[in-house]
Formats: sequence, C-alpha cells, structure tokens
Amino acid sequence: MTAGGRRPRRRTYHHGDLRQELLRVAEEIILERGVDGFTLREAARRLGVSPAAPAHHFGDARGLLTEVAAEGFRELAQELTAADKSGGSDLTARLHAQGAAYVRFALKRPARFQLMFRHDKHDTANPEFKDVARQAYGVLENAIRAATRTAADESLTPDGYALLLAHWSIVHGFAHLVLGGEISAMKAGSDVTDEALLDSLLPQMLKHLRIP
Amino acid sequence: MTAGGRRPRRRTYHHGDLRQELLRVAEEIILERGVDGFTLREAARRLGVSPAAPAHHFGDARGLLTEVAAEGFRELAQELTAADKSGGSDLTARLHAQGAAYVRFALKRPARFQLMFRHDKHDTANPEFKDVARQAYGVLENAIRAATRTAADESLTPDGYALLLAHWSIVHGFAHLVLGGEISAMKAGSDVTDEALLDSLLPQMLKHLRIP
DNA sequence: TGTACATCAGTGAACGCGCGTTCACTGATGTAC
DNA sequence: TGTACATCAGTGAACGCGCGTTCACTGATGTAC
Repeated sequence: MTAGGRRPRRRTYHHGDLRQELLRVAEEIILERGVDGFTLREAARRLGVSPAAPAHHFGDARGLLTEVAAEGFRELAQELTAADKSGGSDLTARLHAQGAAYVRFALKRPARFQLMFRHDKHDTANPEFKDVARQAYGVLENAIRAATRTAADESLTPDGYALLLAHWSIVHGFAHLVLGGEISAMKAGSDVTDEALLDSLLPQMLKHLRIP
Repeated sequence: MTAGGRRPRRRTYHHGDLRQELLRVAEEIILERGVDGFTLREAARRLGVSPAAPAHHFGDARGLLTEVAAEGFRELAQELTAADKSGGSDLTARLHAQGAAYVRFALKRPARFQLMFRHDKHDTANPEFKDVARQAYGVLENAIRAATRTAADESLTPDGYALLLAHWSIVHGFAHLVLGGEISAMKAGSDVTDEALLDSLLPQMLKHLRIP
C-alpha cells in the first residue's frame, strides 16, 4: 500500500528520475483530485522530495501539466493512427475505429484526457504542445478527407468539415458524458461497464452517423 | 465600471436581496475565473458583505453552486421544451431544434453550463437538483420516444437509446469544443462568430445524424 | 589516473497570500398581546 | 396603538491551513588538464 500521507525517504541525495516521476504522479493526483486539485507541493510530497525540487525541472505547475497533456496527445495520435489502419480500405470502418479509439483513450487515461482540453492549465508558449495536438487532429482530418474525396492540398468542403466536427463532437461528447457520470446516473441500478460502453453502445451510436 | 477590487458599501444593515445577488455574482465569477476559481469570499467581497454572510443563506459554497446549477437545468428544460414545440410534427425538426437550443444555451450561459456537469461541485443531497436535471433530460427522451414510436410506458429500444445518446453526445461535445476554444483554434485566422456556429455549422452537423 | 573546479539537482526554512470557517456580537424586523 | 421580545441577517476579527515561491545552502556529478 502506497498510502496518501506517506513520504518515502530516499537514500541518495539525487533522486535520479525526478522528472519522469513527477509526470507520473501528476497524473495520479489529477485522477484522485481533479485537474484543479493538482498542486506542486503534493507531487513533491509523494516523491519524498522538497517542495522546491519540481521547479528545477518544470519551472511551475503549468509547465509540468503541459508536458503531461502533450504526452497525452502523442499517445492519442498514435492510437488513432493504429485504429485508422485497422479499418483497411473501408472508410466507414476507419472512422468508427477512430471513434472507438478516442473514447477508449479517454476512459483509459481520464486524467490526461481532461487535462488535454484545459487550456487554462497549459503553457501556451510551448511549441511542442501545439504540434502534437495538431498531429492528433490531423489523423481524423485525413480520414475525413478520404471519406469526402478531398486531396491533401485542397481545403475541406463545408460538408466534409461538418462531418469532421460531427464525428469529433459525438465521441468527445460521449467521453465527457461517461467521465462525468451522466451515463451511469441515467441507467441507475444497472451498472454499465466500460466494455459494454465501448463494444456495444458506442458502435450503435456511430451507426447513426451518416458517412458519405 | 464595476471594477474588480471594488467593494460597494451599503447604507442599510440588511442587504435586502443577498440570496439572489449571491447567485448572480457566483455566475459572474465563474465566467471570469472558471468553476474552480469561485470562492465564497470573492462573492461576498463583490457584494460589499462580510465573508461570513453567505453562510447564512447557503451553508457553504457547494450549496450555493448547486442552486446555480439547478437554475441552469430549469432554464435548459424550458428552452428545450420551447424548441421541441417549434418543430411541430416533424420529428427530425424537433430534434434539430432541441440540439440548437442545447448549444445556444451553452453559449449563452457558459458558466452555468460548465457548472451543471461538475458533480464534484454539487450538493448531492439536494433533491431539487436531481429533479430538474431529470426534467431536462426528459424533454430529449420524449422526442426520441416519438421518433422511435415508443410509448411512455415502454422502455426505449436499444437503438432508440443509442440515438438519444448520439444526439446528446453530438450537441454536448460540440458545446464543449466551442467553449474550450477548439473550434476557433482549428480555424485560426478566420474568426467564427457564435451566430455562424449556430445557424450554419451546427445544422450541417446534425444533418449527418440519421434519424428514423 | 588524479585532482580542481564548475555545474547540476535537491534541501529546508521562511515568506506572504487567500481561503473557509468560527465566534461573540449587533442592528433590523416581525409578532404576540 | 404601543411595547416586549424572539428571531433573523449581517459584522468583523481571528483561527489554522495549504499553497507557490524565494533563498542561501550543500551534496553529487561531470569535465578539463
């Protein structure tokens, strides 16, 4: 048991891997206390390190959280890409697979997911962050381009753009409803597992999306 | 100008309308600083009242915020109902109108909207709150029942349920993307007005939703 | 291979801040007779 | 119509708390020669 108030003591003066460990516990804390519940002091406490130590690696909380969020976009882009490929040449299958991957990511990494869209917690000057976020977006855009026969050098048609947003909105909204507890509140009594949501409910929802 | 640091002084000992005014400034503060930026002291400060005064009416911050959220659900239910009626006997029109009303509400009252889904900020013991939230949900459910020919005493079919969630997810997700700044970030340069989002983009998106 | 020294990573005490809440209080209002 | 008194609404000083950040510091590491 690695209980809450514990302050592990190191034997060495240097931590060795403080930077990585800070990124890890940040996510842990957000999961337990929400994005706004994160504090640098708590992160330091959990690693048995002085409150001033994190500043050495990230400057401030915003810097640390931005890196957590960036890592989230990197992972999301990766999983969207893998899902996209799994759809083969079937354009509808590609979009459905991407949608499932999006929601699966949100459920697997709720802390990161919520942080990723909290721009007030990001360091807007970080160029890396913008880059990886755009990359994740690009995976969806490419599938929409294929579905609407739009070459990479053309701009999306208004309708293609509307389809892109409809798709993004539906999976983004569903992820938020699930994480917010709206779905389980609605079906009070019968407890819904993540598997049921992903394997049965979400595909049924996506079938209602009209894809050219 | 009712600037930030100002502390208006009353002439009377009793405020007269402190309860209502607290609900009003709560929304004002959330709009400026986010849901987590709200504090009882700041609310008291803005009304020129001692920090202990709010406790008299709401107990604590959770109590106050729950009432703001409840009022939001009341208003949302009202606007969804009005929109639903405007659709006449056309089932698709009813759902599209409800969708537009949902997003319009979110854009008109961003502070309330975001608070309404922050269950960690609500007093879960408040029965009124659950009631009005269920009522708003009921307006959507009724339209889905009509669209899927499901009587009030039957339970929704799996497909009807999937359609309900697809519709809710799409408008909920879109509202979050807009409020989170994702849409304007995407179309950087060309600034998008709320009117354009509501009158042109959203209807196009909803057209992609397949309704029986 | 050894040594001097710069740089890096972390310490821990201290600071000032704004917060929620408590407390004994007081001014205003409403009501019973 | 007047008065006594209970209740209600707000005061303002005080408390303890956890926070981010600063500071002079020190132990460990890496590098030039």
